[in-house]
Amino acid sequence: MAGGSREPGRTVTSKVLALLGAFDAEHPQLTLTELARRGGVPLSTAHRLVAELEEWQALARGPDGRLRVGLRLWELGQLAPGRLVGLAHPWLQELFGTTGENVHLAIRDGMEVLYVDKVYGRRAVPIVSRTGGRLPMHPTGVGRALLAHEPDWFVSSYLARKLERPTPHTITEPGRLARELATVRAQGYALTYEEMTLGSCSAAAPILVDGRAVAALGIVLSSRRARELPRLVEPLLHAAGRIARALGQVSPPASGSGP
Amino acid sequence: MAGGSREPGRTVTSKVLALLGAFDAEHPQLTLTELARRGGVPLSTAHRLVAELEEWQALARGPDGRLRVGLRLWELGQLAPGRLVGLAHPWLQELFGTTGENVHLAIRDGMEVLYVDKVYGRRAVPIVSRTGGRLPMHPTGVGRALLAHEPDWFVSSYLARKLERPTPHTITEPGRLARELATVRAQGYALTYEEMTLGSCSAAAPILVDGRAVAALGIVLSSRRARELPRLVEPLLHAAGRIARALGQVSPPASGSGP
DNA sequence: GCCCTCGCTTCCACTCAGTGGAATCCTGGT
DNA sequence: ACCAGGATTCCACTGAGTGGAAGCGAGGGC
Repeated sequence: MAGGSREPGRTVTSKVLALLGAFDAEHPQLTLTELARRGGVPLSTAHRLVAELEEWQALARGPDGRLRVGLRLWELGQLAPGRLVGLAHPWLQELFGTTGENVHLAIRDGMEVLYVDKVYGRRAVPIVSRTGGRLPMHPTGVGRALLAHEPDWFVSSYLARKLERPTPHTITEPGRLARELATVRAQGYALTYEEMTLGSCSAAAPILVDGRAVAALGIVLSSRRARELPRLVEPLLHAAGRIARALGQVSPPASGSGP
Repeated sequence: MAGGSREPGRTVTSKVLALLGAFDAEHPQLTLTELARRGGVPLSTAHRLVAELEEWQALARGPDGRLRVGLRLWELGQLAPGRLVGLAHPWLQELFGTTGENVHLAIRDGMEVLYVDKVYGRRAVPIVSRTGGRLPMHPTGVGRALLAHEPDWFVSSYLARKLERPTPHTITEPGRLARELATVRAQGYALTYEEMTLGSCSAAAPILVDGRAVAALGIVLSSRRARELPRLVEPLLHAAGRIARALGQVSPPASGSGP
């Protein structure tokens, strides 16, 4: 920008965004120096920009003086959700009520699943998912359910990449995975056993609107209780169906625009 | 800034933030022109900045081409919550489970309450609160509970202003309100009847950590069923107490840093 | 006590990124 | 065909933004 910029062509906005982007699940709070380094912004520049962001409450300082995402940004984020979460939540709630298990809702974003809502009680098992968190598609129930309903070209390009293998039980062989997806498509739901996290298994169903999987509803429980999974499939499918129906009503179909 | 800026002293960052700030609950989606106008930014400048924000997914376009808050910003916002929501949620869930009523959690921000979490089922009554929404303190249960535990100087300056009056039942006379707050402090919870919305009433309890009300837990129901309110106070207080205890454990006290 | 490290804050002369009014291009309504 | 409203594109001017360097301050080792 103006001034003796060493890296011409870099816009102010890009720096602001780089600073914001420096925060993630593993780094929810940072010192100014860390923030500047992670954002690739010179310290003095970061200092100036951060001051402005802080004033607006886009960023805030924790009790220890470290920087974290501010309230105002959280508030702003709450405006993003489209109809999906609002319509689906009561059904997640109901499913939680009848099963007592961790229930969550996810959408696809790029080649990952993004968890957009979650209902959990006190006996919450290991944190497998987090609202706002991302996980790969193939080892998760919801991811599998979504992937099964993507067009062929998408699935092929998904399988063509090197697939992560978070546990020894994760299926990564393209052939086997493809067969698995066919099963999911045929039976209407996906089951996974310790493919993402040792100690937990899941069932998930796609939410189909006009044949497109706009989201997936999933239920997770401790793998010690894996035998109970099949019992949960019926209520799961029921809830997924009701959400799909609710989304199908009124106005332009769901649209991937927001959670 | 650089160039023929008509309004010297305005930073790029301030413009970016003004654009983001143009979105609110009443205006969750805007055309570029509206956005520019609301943000007080010249159209051509807004056009350029928005393009960059859109690329980063800070903003996104709905199916109709209008702009809305983007996924990335929502995701970022999810990093803001401190320990409060995570620790409290299971208890909201439990309270919802035992009562079946709308339950929500709010903190104070400035002179308003900010709703940071909410659990509701299918028979959700009129939308009194919204996660990420703000309401005045005096006519809401949670607001009343929080206000009652603020220091005197804060309460005085709160009462000194002209108080909104969303319904005919809203108490706005400073004297009466002050007495009401004393009662709340004495009995440990607040009750309101149709003070914020006609047709609904609420009970709320502060979450006290080291004598400071860091948040408030509230329950809302249709005023037709107002007689059931007293029955709900005990479980409400129980849940609030458990949340307070959970927050009291470990490390620096709650801190107002985030929801 | 002294020195060193590491992070934060302030300073300032240079300059190109950012500016915004105006012209142009769409799009949809009549 | 014409018009209105919004979205794009253009471009010459210039002060906002830049970032290296120096100063400050808290903690920790010796």
